[in-house]
Amino acid sequence: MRSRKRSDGPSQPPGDGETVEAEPDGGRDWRKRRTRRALINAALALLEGERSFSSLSLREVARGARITPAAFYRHFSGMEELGHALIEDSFESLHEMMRKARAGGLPSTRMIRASVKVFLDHVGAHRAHFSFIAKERFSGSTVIRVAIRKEVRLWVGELAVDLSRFPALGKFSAEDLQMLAGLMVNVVVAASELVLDTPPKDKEALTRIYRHAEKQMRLVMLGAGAWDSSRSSG
Amino acid sequence: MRSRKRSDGPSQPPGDGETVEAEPDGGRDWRKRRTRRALINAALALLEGERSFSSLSLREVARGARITPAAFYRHFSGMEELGHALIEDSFESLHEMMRKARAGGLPSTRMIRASVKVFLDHVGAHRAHFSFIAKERFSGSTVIRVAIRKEVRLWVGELAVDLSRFPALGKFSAEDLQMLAGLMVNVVVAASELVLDTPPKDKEALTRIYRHAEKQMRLVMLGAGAWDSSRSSG
DNA sequence: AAAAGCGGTAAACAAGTGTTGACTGACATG
DNA sequence: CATGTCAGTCAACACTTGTTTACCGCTTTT
Repeated sequence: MRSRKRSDGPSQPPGDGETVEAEPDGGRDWRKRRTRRALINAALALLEGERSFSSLSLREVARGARITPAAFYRHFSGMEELGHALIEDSFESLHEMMRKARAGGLPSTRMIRASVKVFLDHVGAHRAHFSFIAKERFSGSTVIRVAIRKEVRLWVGELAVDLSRFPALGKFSAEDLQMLAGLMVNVVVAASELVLDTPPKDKEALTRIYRHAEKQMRLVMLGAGAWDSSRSSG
Repeated sequence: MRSRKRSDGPSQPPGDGETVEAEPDGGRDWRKRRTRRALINAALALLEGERSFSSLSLREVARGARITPAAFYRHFSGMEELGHALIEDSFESLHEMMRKARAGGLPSTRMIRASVKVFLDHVGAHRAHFSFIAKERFSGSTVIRVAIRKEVRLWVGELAVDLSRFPALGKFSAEDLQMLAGLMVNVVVAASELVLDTPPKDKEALTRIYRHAEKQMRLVMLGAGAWDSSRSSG
């Protein structure tokens, strides 16, 4: 049915539904991908405010992309399919973030704490995508929720692998490594959600959130240093 | 038609058979409170599934309460006011639980960990309420989000006060106590959200979540034991 | 017993919704 | 050049939505 297109990278500023950057060859399929992206951006723009995806109407999104509602169906069978495209688009941003965080080399106390800043900066720079994820994490349809959950679990798993190469964590069992990674991800996710609920220009509140999260991360690592998996009998 | 308990009351105080207020006298204001509650319950029932509050329609809720849409306005000025009533109702059960958790006496390592179970049990027993809170925490309108945030912050503050009476935490500054309390609340909130996304009969998955959260809480307390606020330059 | 208060119904309103069908015109292919 | 493909418009369909108006009947009060 729908062959995978060229990986249309997520655009950054979905301010208006029709700004798209790609190599313009003016062709027909190029034009189609162009308005497809306009639809995604229009949805993200609407979602950046208070609206939730389930409250978005098909006509509204089409309007934001300067398209008639009937033309919407040339790209998606309905809103649900648009939702999937939004997930794909947003997770591309999430994966980029994960790649960025792991690029620092072997894990170390300093690097882990630095990652907090990298994550939160990335979230702040891609508000629309992460705002969508944060909202739909618990509020969306089941398929969307499980997709998001899968990605978070994957993220935790990768972090656990990274942590296993951290010599100071020798006393951790495999399960406890997952537990630790989950705790760390929790800290970052919670801080991300605070960042999303803070106006970007309120630098003071943002640095307060950053410092808060970094402290929490440090405390968690302190606890990890004192942990002994052999004592973890339920 | 999903009826909650036999009693329409949101939460009956642990008092014994002594009924002090709201005895069914069939009077007019009693009848009014009765349908008001029917509206709240109808909304909660709709919210218990995949729906989000913002996607709920006034007529839909009225229909669920077997009421004409016009009669809805006899109780609430609109959906937003219903939202506030839902928050009030939901946090009433939360406060009830917090009272229960603090009644155990002075905080101790054992009690803190036991509180995890108490809390998660409570969440599981009041799915509709906490499902609403979890969904609207990031997805709702600003006023609702702010209201929820205020309650959570209040909760963190109370926990920080309790922790300050914990002799082992002498090295914590006031700010760091908030940080620690925030971290602990994060652990419980994250676990709660997992509980809400798990079918109640899947006991195995639930106990896994419980154990996970308890471990995380223990690790946090381990970290707190090694914390030194004087080192928190930042 | 009469009057007032008030929770409820029924009907109507404009406005917005998802979806369909017929049509159009620029592009791609023969 | 001719032709078919197809992203797009336009109009109409049968809804559902929030809100207002008038009215009814039971409680409460006078």
